[in-house]
Amino acid sequence: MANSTSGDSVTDRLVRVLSTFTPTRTVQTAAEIGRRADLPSSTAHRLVGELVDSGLLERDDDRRIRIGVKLWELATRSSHALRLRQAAMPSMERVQARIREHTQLAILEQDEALFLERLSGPESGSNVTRIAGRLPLHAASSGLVLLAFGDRELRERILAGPLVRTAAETLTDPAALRRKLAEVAALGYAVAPGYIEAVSTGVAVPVRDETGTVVAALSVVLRRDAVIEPALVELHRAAREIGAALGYRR
Amino acid sequence: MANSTSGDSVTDRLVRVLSTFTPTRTVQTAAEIGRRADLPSSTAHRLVGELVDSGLLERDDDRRIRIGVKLWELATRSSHALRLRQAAMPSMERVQARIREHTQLAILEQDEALFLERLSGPESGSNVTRIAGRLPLHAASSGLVLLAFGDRELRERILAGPLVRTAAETLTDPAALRRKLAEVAALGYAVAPGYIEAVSTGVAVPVRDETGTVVAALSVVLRRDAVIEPALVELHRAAREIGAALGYRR
DNA sequence: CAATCGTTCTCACTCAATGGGAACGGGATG
DNA sequence: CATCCCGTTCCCATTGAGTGAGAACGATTG
Repeated sequence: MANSTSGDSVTDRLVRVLSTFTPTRTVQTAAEIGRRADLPSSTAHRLVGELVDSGLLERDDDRRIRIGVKLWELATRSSHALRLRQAAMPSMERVQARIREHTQLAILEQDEALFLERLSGPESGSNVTRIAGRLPLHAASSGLVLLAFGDRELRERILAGPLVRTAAETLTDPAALRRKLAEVAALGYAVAPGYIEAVSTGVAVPVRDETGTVVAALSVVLRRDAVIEPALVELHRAAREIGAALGYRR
Repeated sequence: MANSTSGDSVTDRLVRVLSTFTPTRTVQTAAEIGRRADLPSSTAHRLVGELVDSGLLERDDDRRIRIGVKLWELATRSSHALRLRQAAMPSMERVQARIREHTQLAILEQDEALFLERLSGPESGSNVTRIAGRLPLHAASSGLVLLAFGDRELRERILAGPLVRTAAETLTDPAALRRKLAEVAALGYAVAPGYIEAVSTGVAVPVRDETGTVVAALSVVLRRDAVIEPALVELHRAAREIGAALGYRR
């Protein structure tokens, strides 16, 4: 912008401001936002002020900043992801009722797995994922499915990039990951024992739309010692249902 | 911005761009957005392009623009409204199961009633509201509740401003509206027969948080000839439950 | 084949955005 | 009570980022 030393556009900066909010950090001061978005204090305060005026952000009684309702309102116009979620909910509820463990729906978003929904019951075990949370593709069972059935380009990009270790058993060796992906593609589902947390195993299957394209991954998080077959049966059935439900709406 | 003839900030313009999306218009061309946001074509194309790059907007195969998933992701960080919705869901589901008509949760947003959730069944009658949709405060039963239990300042502002007629029986006379609001405040609930649609009656009750402040309105849309008492009982009970659920989380 | 519409690119102009700094106030610490 | 720290607000000279008219291209339509 005019006189900016950093050379980024106003849009960039506004997005950076919004992106300082994370699933765990939902309220912050304007100064914090400025530091995290790497903006001079006065600029940050001004931008935050403008966003508050517009309703995209909100300021509560103690002057701290939150994401505004208007943003939620706009997001609900986002047909695509929400239609998928809507179509998936009934099937997901059945899976959750039968298996009684965390049931999750994830899509590919900017080279990560983005979780659209997660249903849990009181008996469900440990789980780090959250709604609107992200996990690296190579580390989660859902991610493995999205990777294995995604396009080659994406696969190579991930295999080339750094493979972060999230737990002791995460696959961080490109060759090993490549073999694993081939296995997932061949079997039609992914099992990720201890990739994220030592105590649990993720099981994921692809969800296809009417054209056969994989649009999402449906997964459950089982205890490490559980048998996966019953879950697999349920997941596959649910995935087929969701695909059918998607077809109707076109 | 530099050289702008209109004298609005970049933030304003970006918000205007985003605001061209409505519940019924979820995909549009960049040119359309420009026209609706009142921006010169080239500027609109540039801004839209930047928003697409940032992920807030998305461009599909035929180059048309949609709200991006990133916006949904950010919105989910918006604790406030979603916590309310979360707390309300179980109770709302029970109301919907018993009364078998549209059950809705609305909050006050920029002088309008914003609907956070709406549960409907196959037998439910006609209804114009949508999730993330808005209605004028004076025209919907939820709005009447939010007005009657909101602060004086808001009430006077609405009474002073233009009162749009949405149906034959909408209250558009300030004096009549004032009387109606007094009645709502005295009774503790609002009944709006034919204010929105001639065939239906809205019934709404206030939802209070642990401090007693009215934070939302819970409503059902009945057929015009239905008796309202059973619905009222359910609504009041649900509202109390929601208030209690809100308390736990603080 | 002409007309319309969406989109992309260019480019000279200029004023809105910028950010360093000063000042205020509240809260914590010694 | 004084001092320090931090978030916030306000001011203002500087300047380059944003702007928008217009040209050009391609796709669609009649």
